[in-house]
Amino acid sequence: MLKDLFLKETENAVNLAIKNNTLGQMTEYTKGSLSVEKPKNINFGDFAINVSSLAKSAKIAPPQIANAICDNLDKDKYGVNIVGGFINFKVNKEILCNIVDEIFKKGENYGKPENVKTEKINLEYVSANPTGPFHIGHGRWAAMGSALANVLKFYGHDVYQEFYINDAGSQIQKLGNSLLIRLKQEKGENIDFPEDEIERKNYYPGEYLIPVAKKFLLEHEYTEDIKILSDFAKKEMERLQRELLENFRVHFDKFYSELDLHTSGKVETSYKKLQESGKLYEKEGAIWFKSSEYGDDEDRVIKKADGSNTYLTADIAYHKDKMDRGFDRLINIWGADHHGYVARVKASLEALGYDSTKLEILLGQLVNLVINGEQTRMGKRKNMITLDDLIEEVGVDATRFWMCMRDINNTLDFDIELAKKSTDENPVFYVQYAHARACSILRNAINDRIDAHSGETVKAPLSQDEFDNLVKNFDKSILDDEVENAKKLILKLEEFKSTIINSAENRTVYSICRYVQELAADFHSFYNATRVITDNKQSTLARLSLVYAVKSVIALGLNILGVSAPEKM
RNA sequence: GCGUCCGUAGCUCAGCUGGAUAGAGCAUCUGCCUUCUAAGCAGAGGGUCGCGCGUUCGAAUCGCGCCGGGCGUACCA
Repeated sequence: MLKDLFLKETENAVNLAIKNNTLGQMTEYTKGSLSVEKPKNINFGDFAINVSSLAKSAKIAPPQIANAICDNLDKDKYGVNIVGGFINFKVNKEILCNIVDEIFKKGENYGKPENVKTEKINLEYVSANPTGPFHIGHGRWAAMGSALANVLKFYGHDVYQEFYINDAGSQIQKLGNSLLIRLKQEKGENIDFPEDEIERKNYYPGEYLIPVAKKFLLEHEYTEDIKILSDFAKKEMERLQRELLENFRVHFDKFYSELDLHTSGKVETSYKKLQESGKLYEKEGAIWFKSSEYGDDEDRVIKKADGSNTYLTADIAYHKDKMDRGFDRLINIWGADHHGYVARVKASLEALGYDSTKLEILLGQLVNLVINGEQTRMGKRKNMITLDDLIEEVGVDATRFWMCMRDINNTLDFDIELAKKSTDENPVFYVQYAHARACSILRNAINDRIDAHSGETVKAPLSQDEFDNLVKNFDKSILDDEVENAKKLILKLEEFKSTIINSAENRTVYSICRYVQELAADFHSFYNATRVITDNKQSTLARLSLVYAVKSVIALGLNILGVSAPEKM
């Protein structure tokens, strides 16, 4: 990366200065005390390093430090100038040409970091109950999770995506009970869900089970056997969920069934292991886990007084199983409403002898739907908007982009009206438009076209062969006279590399959304200032190569986000 | 009460491990289509970085305490 280049050069210069005794009382440079940033004022340079942080150990004023360091730098090569405690660098033509060259040479691998430590990662997200349709919040985890998986893979990690199905426990019973009511209604019986709020909690009164009831009656004899009914409803819900996920471009390597965890005996095994660890005890008829010994606020029940397991019991077995499968790291995306579970799951892993720091839990804040400028709470109301509804309304691209756009720590306002708009108010379209615009220019380069205003046929400046040759045998020397004019744009293309690294290392998908918006902005700006296809063939070729590079990098970014990069709009 | 996330321009948000006059998009105002997509561009105005104290040469950024909001606080999942 460009930043690293300047950092390394400066660090070498610092070490030399120390050796020459020109850095005051400084006797040793500790790596990491200098960092590269962007100058506030573009006239200073393209990159800057602030040396004020060395003032403490050197015991001399920052400008003096900067001067001493600069004595050991190739000032001409790097366009070095000093302002106060800042050493500013200017990139030269050669560097700029190399950036574009790298994009051509590496193609789809441009931006893939080298020499980074990669891990075998299990990424678990969505993990909804198979008891109903996804809500908007699931959409956020689905979009962010799959985009995170993409960026982690691009970084070089080995990522295994997993969806934990909560298909055991009392909610499945509830599902069966609810289907029975719908069945009876289908048969004309005058029956409904209880009005009483507490009793109503034993049912899923949403209308989504009506079509399930119809389907059941088409395929099966009427029955009141709750086991059969809940099984049927569960399978149907799972089928619909998976269909939606595929449609939403979310692909899991495994759907892990909680039920399997029970039938395979894994829940029992992990329970016994916990017991052996001596961290279980009985109180008031229930079995408790001493999670408070590992930083949890209080101990947790693991087996209820009636002998049944709690949700946690299976979850412990699940996480133990993930550990046993040999992953270097487990990443979970959970809704913020589950944050209370973090401490207890980590506690259980510690008690079972695992390193709980391998488990990273990303807590996502919830989504507010904004309709006509008004926030609506997502609740289990009758007229609740499901993820299906949302995607149908605004489309997969816009939904995915909006869901990824904000830091996971922030609540997300999803403005339906805005996301639907095909105008500059909508960042998704802004970025896609930049891509389409670039594609359009590339098309015009090799196709004769009819001028919209004069109506005359304009001959294509390049043949297909010439264009193919430009891409396949890219020669960076054609850029020599063009790169200064496109400096901002080219430096932005270079930033893709650090964006990927930051995004993957900090698990921040939104930084890719931001990057792609910034790149689009710089491209639109370039487009307006610089005519690409002109009578000058040399400059046309050079500028086309820039357009091609931009198109490629926007596509790379959008691809990671799971958003399409249209060639025409 | 306790835990946790958040509080930066009218609105939605960036601001990386503290550093040069606090940034972007939308909205508002002013310009730009005889030329490759104006779904675009150029420019302008707009901020006590919730409040206070502390650490520091230096704080939107770190610590503590308030204030305001979201979420959680089950032998539910």
